Amino acid sequence: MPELAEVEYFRRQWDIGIGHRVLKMSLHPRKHLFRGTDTAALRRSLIGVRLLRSEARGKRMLFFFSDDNWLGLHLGMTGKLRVESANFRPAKHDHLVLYQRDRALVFTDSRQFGRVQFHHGKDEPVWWNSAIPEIASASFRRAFFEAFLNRHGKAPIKAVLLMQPGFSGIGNWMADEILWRAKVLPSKITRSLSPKERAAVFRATRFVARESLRLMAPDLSDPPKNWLIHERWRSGGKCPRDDTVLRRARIGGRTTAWCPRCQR
DNA sequence: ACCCCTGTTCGGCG
DNA sequence: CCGCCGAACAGGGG
Repeated sequence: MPELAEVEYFRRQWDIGIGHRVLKMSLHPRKHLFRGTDTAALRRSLIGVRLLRSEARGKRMLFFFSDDNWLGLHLGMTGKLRVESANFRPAKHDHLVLYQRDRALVFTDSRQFGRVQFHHGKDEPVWWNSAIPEIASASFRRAFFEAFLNRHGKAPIKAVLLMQPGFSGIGNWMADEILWRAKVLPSKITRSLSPKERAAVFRATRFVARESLRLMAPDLSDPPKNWLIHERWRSGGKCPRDDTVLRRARIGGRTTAWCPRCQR
């Protein structure tokens, strides 16, 4: 599931555990999810400390605990965060469970393309630190956008929208939504977009990011009825603007849907 | 059985 | 060295 707004939704699920200590923990160190992570240190350090706050940047999340402990989570393709009761027993794909007195904070990820990272220290972890602007914030500026497009001029615009260092939090359906709103063909080589098309992509990027956050992050509710997402997987799905049957192809390594009439 | 998948990383190639 | 592309990762679902 997880793109920008869904990540924000899942991050908030653990808010109820803020201010409370972790009493015990369940995890399976050999799982792909923990690749490159010192799970022994994670276990040793997190038990007994308090969850203090969390933050999301694009598709990444950081949970900050007392005594300088930092937990980074990425949901990959199938990750989810939720809360269960304190006597919860983990099922097959509940790979990380933090038990507090009154609840269990659960990270589930069947496919394990997600990731768990851990850091202990005064300063925030290097893997968290970044100058990448959040798209829904004022720091996502036109100059940054233009420079990023220039740097990736040879790739199709769809592939560029999926690059997290430039479009933090954008995933496959949001990229299609953006290009549909901007009326730009996903396979168009970025260098060949006109200034007007670039401006339209910039505006649509901010619009889709802000609107999906506003509407979906509180409760994972559906995007507005007239968005492309509702049509993109249905065979025979139609353009919400002009009813043209959508086309589909693999672009930027991902299945892409677009309207052949309004996107050129 | 076979093909699909809202993500990231890495090796090969130009 | 840079940047683009396809494959691989692991598992469930149609």
